[in-house]
Amino acid sequence: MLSEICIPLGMSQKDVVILDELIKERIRIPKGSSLFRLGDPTTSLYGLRSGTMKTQIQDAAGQVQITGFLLPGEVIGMDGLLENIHVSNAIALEDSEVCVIPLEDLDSLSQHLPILQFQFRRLMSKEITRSHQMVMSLGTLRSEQRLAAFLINISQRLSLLGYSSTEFILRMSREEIGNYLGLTLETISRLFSRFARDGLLHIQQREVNLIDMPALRALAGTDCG
Amino acid sequence: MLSEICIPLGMSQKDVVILDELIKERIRIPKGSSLFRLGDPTTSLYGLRSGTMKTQIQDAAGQVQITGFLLPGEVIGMDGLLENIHVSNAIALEDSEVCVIPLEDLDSLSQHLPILQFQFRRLMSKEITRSHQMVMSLGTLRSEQRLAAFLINISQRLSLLGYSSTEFILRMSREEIGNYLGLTLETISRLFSRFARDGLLHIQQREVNLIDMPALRALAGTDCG
DNA sequence: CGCCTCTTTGATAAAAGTCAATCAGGGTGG
DNA sequence: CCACCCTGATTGACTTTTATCAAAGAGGCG
Repeated sequence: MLSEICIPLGMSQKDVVILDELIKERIRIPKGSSLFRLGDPTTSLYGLRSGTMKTQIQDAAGQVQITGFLLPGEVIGMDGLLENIHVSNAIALEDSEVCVIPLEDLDSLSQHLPILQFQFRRLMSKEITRSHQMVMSLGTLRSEQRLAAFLINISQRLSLLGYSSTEFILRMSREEIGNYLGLTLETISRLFSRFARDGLLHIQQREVNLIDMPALRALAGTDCG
Repeated sequence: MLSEICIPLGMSQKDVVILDELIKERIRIPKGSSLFRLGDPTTSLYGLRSGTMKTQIQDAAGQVQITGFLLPGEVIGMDGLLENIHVSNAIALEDSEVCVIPLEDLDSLSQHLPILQFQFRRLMSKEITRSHQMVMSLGTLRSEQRLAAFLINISQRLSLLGYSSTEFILRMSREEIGNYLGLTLETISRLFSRFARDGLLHIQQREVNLIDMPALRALAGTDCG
Protein backbone atom coordinates (compact mmCIF):
# COMPACT_ATOMS: atom_id res chain seq x y z
CA MET A 1 0.00 0.00 0.00
CA LEU A 2 2.84 2.33 0.68
CA SER A 3 4.39 1.49 -2.58
CA GLU A 4 1.45 2.96 -4.37
CA ILE A 5 2.51 6.27 -3.04
CA CYS A 6 6.17 5.73 -3.54
CA ILE A 7 5.94 4.34 -7.03
CA PRO A 8 2.48 5.08 -8.24
CA LEU A 9 2.65 4.15 -11.90
CA GLY A 10 1.28 1.34 -14.04
CA MET A 11 2.12 -1.91 -12.34
CA SER A 12 0.05 -5.03 -11.99
CA GLN A 13 -1.32 -5.96 -8.58
CA LYS A 14 1.15 -8.83 -8.44
CA ASP A 15 4.04 -6.52 -9.14
CA VAL A 16 2.90 -4.15 -6.47
CA VAL A 17 2.85 -6.96 -3.93
CA ILE A 18 6.40 -7.92 -4.86
CA LEU A 19 7.37 -4.32 -4.69
CA ASP A 20 6.04 -3.99 -1.19
CA GLU A 21 8.92 -6.15 -0.11
CA LEU A 22 11.20 -3.32 -1.08
CA ILE A 23 9.75 -1.08 1.55
CA LYS A 24 11.08 -2.40 4.79
CA GLU A 25 11.39 0.70 6.79
CA ARG A 26 9.94 4.11 7.32
CA ILE A 27 11.72 7.06 8.81
CA ARG A 28 10.24 10.09 10.52
CA ILE A 29 12.10 13.33 9.86
CA PRO A 30 11.20 16.14 12.24
CA LYS A 31 10.84 19.63 10.83
CA GLY A 32 14.23 21.19 10.14
CA SER A 33 16.29 18.01 10.30
CA SER A 34 18.06 16.18 7.49
CA LEU A 35 17.24 12.90 5.81
CA PHE A 36 20.76 12.86 4.37
CA ARG A 37 23.60 15.27 3.94
CA LEU A 38 26.11 16.05 1.24
CA GLY A 39 28.82 13.42 1.37
CA ASP A 40 26.73 10.70 3.02
CA PRO A 41 26.89 7.35 1.24
CA THR A 42 23.82 6.68 -0.86
CA THR A 43 22.46 3.35 0.31
CA SER A 44 18.80 3.99 -0.40
CA LEU A 45 16.34 6.12 -2.23
CA TYR A 46 13.41 7.56 -0.37
CA GLY A 47 9.75 7.96 -1.24
CA LEU A 48 8.17 10.86 0.58
CA ARG A 49 5.09 9.57 2.36
CA SER A 50 3.93 12.65 4.17
CA GLY A 51 5.15 16.16 4.76
CA THR A 52 7.29 18.44 2.63
CA MET A 53 11.02 18.45 2.10
CA LYS A 54 13.60 20.45 0.22
CA THR A 55 16.81 19.36 -1.45
CA GLN A 56 19.71 21.75 -1.71
CA ILE A 57 23.23 21.70 -3.03
CA GLN A 58 26.06 23.87 -1.81
CA ASP A 59 29.45 24.82 -3.15
CA ALA A 60 32.80 25.05 -1.43
CA ALA A 61 32.05 28.58 -0.27
CA GLY A 62 28.89 27.38 1.47
CA GLN A 63 26.60 29.09 -1.00
CA VAL A 64 23.32 27.19 -1.08
CA GLN A 65 20.89 26.51 -3.92
CA ILE A 66 17.59 24.79 -3.29
CA THR A 67 17.03 22.38 -6.18
CA GLY A 68 13.59 21.12 -5.29
CA PHE A 69 10.61 21.13 -2.98
CA LEU A 70 9.25 17.62 -2.54
CA LEU A 71 5.64 16.62 -1.96
CA PRO A 72 4.25 13.23 -0.94
CA GLY A 73 4.69 10.54 -3.58
CA GLU A 74 7.89 12.02 -4.92
CA VAL A 75 11.25 10.25 -4.81
CA ILE A 76 14.34 11.72 -3.18
CA GLY A 77 17.99 10.91 -3.66
CA MET A 78 18.46 10.08 -7.32
CA ASP A 79 21.24 12.62 -7.67
CA GLY A 80 23.38 10.41 -5.44
CA LEU A 81 23.57 7.49 -7.86
CA LEU A 82 26.63 8.67 -9.77
CA GLU A 83 29.17 7.65 -7.15
CA ASN A 84 26.72 6.45 -4.54
CA ILE A 85 27.51 9.54 -2.52
CA HIS A 86 24.87 12.15 -1.86
CA VAL A 87 25.64 15.47 -3.50
CA SER A 88 22.79 17.31 -1.84
CA ASN A 89 21.08 17.80 1.50
CA ALA A 90 17.49 16.73 2.04
CA ILE A 91 15.78 18.70 4.79
CA ALA A 92 12.24 18.48 6.14
CA LEU A 93 10.18 21.68 5.93
CA GLU A 94 7.62 20.15 8.29
CA ASP A 95 7.44 16.87 10.16
CA SER A 96 7.69 14.30 7.41
CA GLU A 97 7.87 10.59 6.81
CA VAL A 98 9.69 8.69 4.08
CA CYS A 99 9.75 5.08 3.08
CA VAL A 100 13.19 3.64 2.51
CA ILE A 101 14.03 1.90 -0.76
CA PRO A 102 17.36 0.11 -0.25
CA LEU A 103 19.46 0.16 -3.41
CA GLU A 104 20.60 -3.38 -2.76
CA ASP A 105 17.05 -4.68 -2.81
CA LEU A 106 16.18 -2.45 -5.72
CA ASP A 107 19.00 -3.94 -7.76
CA SER A 108 18.27 -7.55 -6.99
CA LEU A 109 14.55 -7.13 -7.55
CA SER A 110 15.10 -5.24 -10.80
CA GLN A 111 16.69 -8.35 -12.26
CA HIS A 112 13.43 -10.25 -12.03
CA LEU A 113 11.05 -7.36 -12.39
CA PRO A 114 11.93 -5.38 -15.48
CA ILE A 115 9.06 -2.97 -14.95
CA LEU A 116 10.76 -1.76 -11.81
CA GLN A 117 13.78 -0.85 -13.86
CA PHE A 118 11.62 1.03 -16.33
CA GLN A 119 9.92 2.82 -13.51
CA PHE A 120 13.13 4.14 -12.10
CA ARG A 121 14.43 5.07 -15.46
CA ARG A 122 11.26 7.08 -15.94
CA LEU A 123 11.56 8.73 -12.56
CA MET A 124 15.13 9.77 -13.27
CA SER A 125 14.19 11.06 -16.69
CA LYS A 126 11.40 13.04 -15.08
CA GLU A 127 13.84 14.63 -12.67
CA ILE A 128 16.13 15.56 -15.56
CA THR A 129 13.23 17.18 -17.39
CA ARG A 130 12.07 18.95 -14.26
CA SER A 131 15.51 20.34 -13.67
CA HIS A 132 15.76 21.48 -17.29
CA GLN A 133 12.45 23.31 -16.86
CA MET A 134 13.92 24.96 -13.81
CA VAL A 135 16.90 26.07 -15.88
CA MET A 136 14.51 27.53 -18.41
CA SER A 137 12.59 29.35 -15.71
CA LEU A 138 15.78 30.85 -14.29
CA GLY A 139 17.22 31.58 -17.69
CA THR A 140 14.30 33.16 -19.50
CA LEU A 141 11.58 34.33 -17.08
CA ARG A 142 11.34 37.56 -15.15
CA SER A 143 10.70 37.52 -11.44
CA GLU A 144 6.92 37.81 -11.62
CA GLN A 145 6.75 35.04 -14.21
CA ARG A 146 8.91 32.76 -12.12
CA LEU A 147 6.77 33.21 -9.04
CA ALA A 148 3.55 32.71 -11.01
CA ALA A 149 4.96 29.54 -12.55
CA PHE A 150 6.05 28.36 -9.13
CA LEU A 151 2.59 28.85 -7.64
CA ILE A 152 0.91 27.10 -10.56
CA ASN A 153 3.32 24.21 -10.25
CA ILE A 154 2.65 23.79 -6.54
CA SER A 155 -1.06 24.11 -7.19
CA GLN A 156 -1.02 21.36 -9.80
CA ARG A 157 0.99 18.98 -7.68
CA LEU A 158 -1.25 19.49 -4.66
CA SER A 159 -4.26 18.99 -6.87
CA LEU A 160 -2.91 15.62 -8.02
CA LEU A 161 -2.63 14.63 -4.38
CA GLY A 162 -6.28 15.44 -3.85
CA TYR A 163 -5.79 18.78 -2.13
CA SER A 164 -7.27 22.08 -3.16
CA SER A 165 -5.52 23.62 -6.12
CA THR A 166 -6.41 27.14 -5.04
CA GLU A 167 -5.99 27.18 -1.27
CA PHE A 168 -2.90 25.87 0.36
CA ILE A 169 -0.19 26.61 2.85
CA LEU A 170 3.33 27.30 1.71
CA ARG A 171 5.65 25.19 3.79
CA MET A 172 8.68 27.26 2.86
CA SER A 173 9.76 30.76 3.80
CA ARG A 174 10.04 33.72 1.45
CA GLU A 175 13.77 33.28 1.62
CA GLU A 176 13.53 29.65 0.51
CA ILE A 177 11.23 30.53 -2.36
CA GLY A 178 13.61 33.29 -3.35
CA ASN A 179 16.62 31.02 -3.23
CA TYR A 180 14.80 28.40 -5.30
CA LEU A 181 13.77 30.96 -7.92
CA GLY A 182 17.06 32.84 -8.01
CA LEU A 183 15.58 35.94 -6.36
CA THR A 184 15.82 37.64 -2.98
CA LEU A 185 13.30 37.29 -0.20
CA GLU A 186 12.40 40.98 -0.56
CA THR A 187 11.54 40.49 -4.21
CA ILE A 188 9.32 37.53 -3.34
CA SER A 189 7.57 39.54 -0.66
CA ARG A 190 6.98 42.48 -3.00
CA LEU A 191 5.65 40.19 -5.70
CA PHE A 192 3.17 38.57 -3.33
CA SER A 193 2.00 42.01 -2.27
CA ARG A 194 1.64 43.10 -5.88
CA PHE A 195 -0.18 39.93 -6.92
CA ALA A 196 -2.56 40.48 -4.02
CA ARG A 197 -3.06 44.14 -4.93
CA ASP A 198 -3.78 43.13 -8.52
CA GLY A 199 -6.39 40.60 -7.39
CA LEU A 200 -4.48 37.52 -8.53
CA LEU A 201 -4.42 35.97 -5.08
CA HIS A 202 -4.88 36.46 -1.38
CA ILE A 203 -1.96 35.85 0.86
CA GLN A 204 -1.82 35.93 4.64
CA GLN A 205 1.58 34.86 5.85
CA ARG A 206 1.96 31.44 4.27
CA GLU A 207 -1.69 30.83 3.52
CA VAL A 208 -2.28 31.30 -0.19
CA ASN A 209 -5.56 31.58 -2.03
CA LEU A 210 -5.20 31.66 -5.79
CA ILE A 211 -8.03 33.79 -7.13
CA ASP A 212 -7.29 34.44 -10.78
CA MET A 213 -5.70 31.30 -12.15
CA PRO A 214 -6.09 32.32 -15.79
CA ALA A 215 -4.19 35.54 -15.11
CA LEU A 216 -1.49 33.62 -13.25
CA ARG A 217 -1.20 31.18 -16.11
CA ALA A 218 -0.94 34.02 -18.57
CA LEU A 219 1.80 35.58 -16.49
CA ALA A 220 3.73 32.33 -16.30
CA GLY A 221 3.27 31.80 -20.04
CA THR A 222 0.98 28.75 -19.75
CA ASP A 223 3.91 26.44 -19.05
CA CYS A 224 4.42 25.48 -15.48
CA GLY A 225 8.12 25.14 -14.53
CA MET B 1 35.88 0.31 -29.79
CA LEU B 2 33.15 2.85 -30.27
CA SER B 3 31.60 1.83 -27.04
CA GLU B 4 34.66 3.00 -25.21
CA ILE B 5 33.76 6.45 -26.26
CA CYS B 6 30.06 6.03 -25.75
CA ILE B 7 30.25 4.37 -22.36
CA PRO B 8 33.75 4.85 -21.14
CA LEU B 9 33.51 3.65 -17.56
CA GLY B 10 34.75 0.62 -15.65
CA MET B 11 33.75 -2.45 -17.61
CA SER B 12 35.70 -5.61 -18.22
CA GLN B 13 37.02 -6.33 -21.69
CA LYS B 14 34.41 -9.05 -22.07
CA ASP B 15 31.62 -6.68 -21.17
CA VAL B 16 32.86 -4.13 -23.65
CA VAL B 17 32.78 -6.73 -26.39
CA ILE B 18 29.20 -7.59 -25.54
CA LEU B 19 28.40 -3.94 -25.41
CA ASP B 20 29.76 -3.38 -28.88
CA GLU B 21 26.78 -5.30 -30.12
CA LEU B 22 24.64 -2.46 -28.93
CA ILE B 23 26.17 -0.07 -31.38
CA LYS B 24 24.79 -1.04 -34.72
CA GLU B 25 24.63 2.23 -36.45
CA ARG B 26 26.23 5.58 -36.71
CA ILE B 27 24.61 8.74 -37.94
CA ARG B 28 26.24 11.81 -39.39
CA ILE B 29 24.54 15.08 -38.46
CA PRO B 30 25.58 18.05 -40.58
CA LYS B 31 26.10 21.37 -38.87
CA GLY B 32 22.80 23.03 -38.05
CA SER B 33 20.58 19.98 -38.47
CA SER B 34 18.72 18.01 -35.80
CA LEU B 35 19.40 14.57 -34.41
CA PHE B 36 15.89 14.58 -32.98
CA ARG B 37 13.15 17.07 -32.34
CA LEU B 38 10.70 17.77 -29.57
CA GLY B 39 7.84 15.29 -29.93
CA ASP B 40 9.79 12.62 -31.79
CA PRO B 41 9.46 9.13 -30.30
CA THR B 42 12.50 8.13 -28.29
CA THR B 43 13.70 4.84 -29.74
CA SER B 44 17.37 5.25 -28.98
CA LEU B 45 19.94 7.09 -26.99
CA TYR B 46 22.95 8.53 -28.73
CA GLY B 47 26.60 8.69 -27.85
CA LEU B 48 28.33 11.63 -29.44
CA ARG B 49 31.36 10.32 -31.34
CA SER B 50 32.65 13.48 -32.88
CA GLY B 51 31.62 17.11 -33.17
CA THR B 52 29.60 19.31 -30.85
CA MET B 53 25.86 19.44 -30.27
CA LYS B 54 23.40 21.42 -28.22
CA THR B 55 20.13 20.34 -26.64
CA GLN B 56 17.38 22.87 -26.16
CA ILE B 57 13.85 22.87 -24.84
CA GLN B 58 11.13 25.27 -25.86
CA ASP B 59 7.81 26.29 -24.42
CA ALA B 60 4.46 26.84 -26.10
CA ALA B 61 5.40 30.42 -26.97
CA GLY B 62 8.47 29.20 -28.81
CA GLN B 63 10.84 30.56 -26.20
CA VAL B 64 14.02 28.50 -26.30
CA GLN B 65 16.42 27.46 -23.55
CA ILE B 66 19.63 25.63 -24.34
CA THR B 67 20.06 22.97 -21.66
CA GLY B 68 23.43 21.61 -22.67
CA PHE B 69 26.41 21.66 -24.98
CA LEU B 70 27.59 18.14 -25.73
CA LEU B 71 31.15 17.04 -26.42
CA PRO B 72 32.37 13.67 -27.74
CA GLY B 73 31.79 10.78 -25.34
CA GLU B 74 28.66 12.30 -23.85
CA VAL B 75 25.24 10.72 -24.09
CA ILE B 76 22.24 12.48 -25.58
CA GLY B 77 18.53 11.82 -25.17
CA MET B 78 18.03 10.70 -21.58
CA ASP B 79 15.38 13.34 -21.00
CA GLY B 80 13.14 11.45 -23.39
CA LEU B 81 12.78 8.34 -21.25
CA LEU B 82 9.79 9.49 -19.22
CA GLU B 83 7.20 8.85 -21.91
CA ASN B 84 9.61 7.74 -24.62
CA ILE B 85 8.99 11.02 -26.37
CA HIS B 86 11.74 13.55 -26.82
CA VAL B 87 11.13 16.74 -24.89
CA SER B 88 14.07 18.58 -26.41
CA ASN B 89 15.78 19.26 -29.70
CA ALA B 90 19.32 18.06 -30.32
CA ILE B 91 21.13 20.18 -32.90
CA ALA B 92 24.66 19.89 -34.29
CA LEU B 93 26.86 22.96 -33.82
CA GLU B 94 29.33 21.51 -36.32
CA ASP B 95 29.35 18.41 -38.47
CA SER B 96 28.98 15.62 -35.94
CA GLU B 97 28.62 11.89 -35.67
CA VAL B 98 26.72 9.86 -33.10
CA CYS B 99 26.48 6.17 -32.40
CA VAL B 100 22.96 4.86 -31.94
CA ILE B 101 22.04 2.90 -28.84
CA PRO B 102 18.61 1.33 -29.48
CA LEU B 103 16.53 1.21 -26.30
CA GLU B 104 15.23 -2.20 -27.23
CA ASP B 105 18.71 -3.68 -27.31
CA LEU B 106 19.69 -1.75 -24.23
CA ASP B 107 16.79 -3.26 -22.33
CA SER B 108 17.33 -6.83 -23.40
CA LEU B 109 21.06 -6.64 -22.81
CA SER B 110 20.61 -5.00 -19.42
CA GLN B 111 18.87 -8.14 -18.21
CA HIS B 112 22.04 -10.18 -18.60
CA LEU B 113 24.57 -7.47 -18.01
CA PRO B 114 23.78 -5.72 -14.75
CA ILE B 115 26.76 -3.42 -15.08
CA LEU B 116 25.12 -1.87 -18.12
CA GLN B 117 22.14 -0.98 -15.99
CA PHE B 118 24.39 0.59 -13.37
CA GLN B 119 26.20 2.49 -16.03
CA PHE B 120 23.04 4.10 -17.33
CA ARG B 121 21.79 4.81 -13.89
CA ARG B 122 25.06 6.61 -13.26
CA LEU B 123 24.83 8.56 -16.48
CA MET B 124 21.32 9.71 -15.68
CA SER B 125 22.32 10.65 -12.16
CA LYS B 126 25.21 12.62 -13.61
CA GLU B 127 22.86 14.53 -15.87
CA ILE B 128 20.61 15.32 -12.90
CA THR B 129 23.58 16.62 -10.95
CA ARG B 130 24.84 18.61 -13.93
CA SER B 131 21.46 20.21 -14.37
CA HIS B 132 21.27 21.05 -10.67
CA GLN B 133 24.67 22.72 -10.95
CA MET B 134 23.29 24.70 -13.85
CA VAL B 135 20.37 25.81 -11.69
CA MET B 136 22.83 26.90 -9.04
CA SER B 137 24.84 28.84 -11.57
CA LEU B 138 21.75 30.63 -12.85
CA GLY B 139 20.34 31.15 -9.39
CA THR B 140 23.33 32.38 -7.45
CA LEU B 141 26.12 33.60 -9.76
CA ARG B 142 26.54 36.97 -11.41
CA SER B 143 27.17 37.23 -15.12
CA GLU B 144 30.95 37.31 -14.95
CA GLN B 145 30.98 34.33 -12.62
CA ARG B 146 28.71 32.37 -14.90
CA LEU B 147 30.88 32.97 -17.93
CA ALA B 148 34.06 32.14 -16.03
CA ALA B 149 32.50 28.91 -14.77
CA PHE B 150 31.34 28.10 -18.28
CA LEU B 151 34.82 28.54 -19.73
CA ILE B 152 36.42 26.46 -16.99
CA ASN B 153 33.85 23.74 -17.53
CA ILE B 154 34.50 23.60 -21.28
CA SER B 155 38.22 23.69 -20.62
CA GLN B 156 38.05 20.73 -18.25
CA ARG B 157 35.93 18.64 -20.56
CA LEU B 158 38.19 19.30 -23.54
CA SER B 159 41.18 18.46 -21.39
CA LEU B 160 39.66 15.07 -20.52
CA LEU B 161 39.33 14.42 -24.26
CA GLY B 162 43.01 15.10 -24.73
CA TYR B 163 42.67 18.58 -26.15
CA SER B 164 44.32 21.70 -24.83
CA SER B 165 42.65 23.06 -21.75
CA THR B 166 43.72 26.61 -22.51
CA GLU B 167 43.30 27.01 -26.25
CA PHE B 168 40.14 26.00 -28.00
CA ILE B 169 37.47 27.10 -30.40
CA LEU B 170 34.00 27.87 -29.17
CA ARG B 171 31.56 26.06 -31.40
CA MET B 172 28.64 28.18 -30.29
CA SER B 173 27.73 31.82 -30.92
CA ARG B 174 27.61 34.57 -28.32
CA GLU B 175 23.86 34.32 -28.51
CA GLU B 176 23.92 30.61 -27.72
CA ILE B 177 26.28 31.11 -24.81
CA GLY B 178 24.03 33.89 -23.56
CA ASN B 179 20.92 31.79 -23.85
CA TYR B 180 22.60 28.91 -22.04
CA LEU B 181 23.78 31.19 -19.21
CA GLY B 182 20.58 33.20 -18.93
CA LEU B 183 22.20 36.36 -20.31
CA THR B 184 22.03 38.36 -23.52
CA LEU B 185 24.52 38.15 -26.33
CA GLU B 186 25.61 41.73 -25.65
CA THR B 187 26.46 40.87 -22.07
CA ILE B 188 28.54 37.91 -23.20
CA SER B 189 30.35 40.06 -25.71
CA ARG B 190 31.08 42.74 -23.13
CA LEU B 191 32.31 40.14 -20.65
CA PHE B 192 34.71 38.63 -23.17
CA SER B 193 36.03 42.09 -23.91
CA ARG B 194 36.45 42.83 -20.24
CA PHE B 195 38.13 39.49 -19.49
CA ALA B 196 40.54 40.19 -22.36
CA ARG B 197 41.20 43.74 -21.13
CA ASP B 198 41.90 42.36 -17.64
CA GLY B 199 44.35 39.83 -19.02
CA LEU B 200 42.33 36.75 -18.13
CA LEU B 201 42.16 35.49 -21.69
CA HIS B 202 42.65 36.28 -25.34
CA ILE B 203 39.70 36.03 -27.64
CA GLN B 204 39.54 36.45 -31.37
CA GLN B 205 36.10 35.66 -32.68
CA ARG B 206 35.54 32.12 -31.38
CA GLU B 207 39.16 31.27 -30.70
CA VAL B 208 39.80 31.39 -26.98
CA ASN B 209 43.08 31.33 -25.14
CA LEU B 210 42.75 31.13 -21.39
CA ILE B 211 45.68 32.97 -19.89
CA ASP B 212 44.99 33.32 -16.19
CA MET B 213 43.23 30.16 -15.08
CA PRO B 214 43.69 30.84 -11.35
CA ALA B 215 41.94 34.18 -11.73
CA LEU B 216 39.14 32.58 -13.75
CA ARG B 217 38.75 29.90 -11.10
CA ALA B 218 38.65 32.54 -8.41
CA LEU B 219 35.98 34.41 -10.32
CA ALA B 220 33.88 31.29 -10.77
CA GLY B 221 34.29 30.42 -7.10
CA THR B 222 36.40 27.27 -7.72
CA ASP B 223 33.34 25.22 -8.58
CA CYS B 224 32.78 24.59 -12.22
CA GLY B 225 29.08 24.52 -13.10
C1' DC C 1 4.93 40.14 28.16
C1' DG C 2 8.83 40.17 25.50
C1' DC C 3 11.88 38.07 22.41
C1' DC C 4 12.83 36.06 18.05
C1' DT C 5 12.11 35.01 13.46
C1' DC C 6 9.83 36.04 9.39
C1' DT C 7 7.73 39.50 6.57
C1' DT C 8 6.68 43.91 4.64
C1' DT C 9 7.85 48.25 2.73
C1' DG C 10 10.78 52.14 1.31
C1' DA C 11 14.93 54.42 -0.62
C1' DT C 12 18.81 53.77 -3.25
C1' DA C 13 22.28 51.32 -6.02
C1' DA C 14 24.00 47.91 -9.02
C1' DA C 15 23.48 44.66 -12.59
C1' DA C 16 21.97 43.39 -16.82
C1' DG C 17 18.74 44.31 -20.67
C1' DT C 18 17.28 47.02 -24.67
C1' DC C 19 17.92 49.73 -28.58
C1' DA C 20 20.93 51.29 -31.97
C1' DA C 21 24.93 51.92 -34.70
C1' DT C 22 29.11 50.19 -36.34
C1' DC C 23 32.47 46.73 -37.40
C1' DA C 24 34.58 42.30 -38.95
C1' DG C 25 34.75 38.01 -41.60
C1' DG C 26 33.25 34.66 -44.75
C1' DG C 27 31.14 33.36 -48.60
C1' DT C 28 28.95 34.42 -53.16
C1' DG C 29 28.48 36.10 -57.47
C1' DG C 30 29.69 39.39 -60.92
C1' DC D 1 39.84 38.71 -57.97
C1' DC D 2 37.30 41.87 -55.80
C1' DA D 3 33.08 44.03 -54.22
C1' DC D 4 29.13 43.16 -51.80
C1' DC D 5 26.11 41.16 -48.64
C1' DC D 6 24.84 38.71 -44.63
C1' DT D 7 25.52 37.05 -40.27
C1' DG D 8 27.66 37.50 -36.00
C1' DA D 9 30.27 40.52 -32.81
C1' DT D 10 31.39 44.79 -30.60
C1' DT D 11 30.50 49.03 -28.34
C1' DG D 12 27.79 52.96 -26.56
C1' DA D 13 23.77 55.32 -24.44
C1' DC D 14 20.02 54.67 -21.81
C1' DT D 15 16.31 51.97 -19.27
C1' DT D 16 14.51 48.40 -16.59
C1' DT D 17 14.81 45.02 -13.33
C1' DT D 18 16.28 43.32 -9.22
C1' DA D 19 19.47 43.58 -5.27
C1' DT D 20 20.97 45.90 -1.22
C1' DC D 21 20.50 48.37 2.90
C1' DA D 22 17.52 49.81 6.40
C1' DA D 23 13.62 50.22 9.35
C1' DA D 24 9.40 48.85 11.06
C1' DG D 25 5.47 45.48 11.67
C1' DA D 26 3.36 40.75 12.69
C1' DG D 27 3.01 36.35 14.71
C1' DG D 28 4.37 32.62 17.57
C1' DC D 29 6.27 30.68 21.66
C1' DG D 30 8.58 30.37 26.02
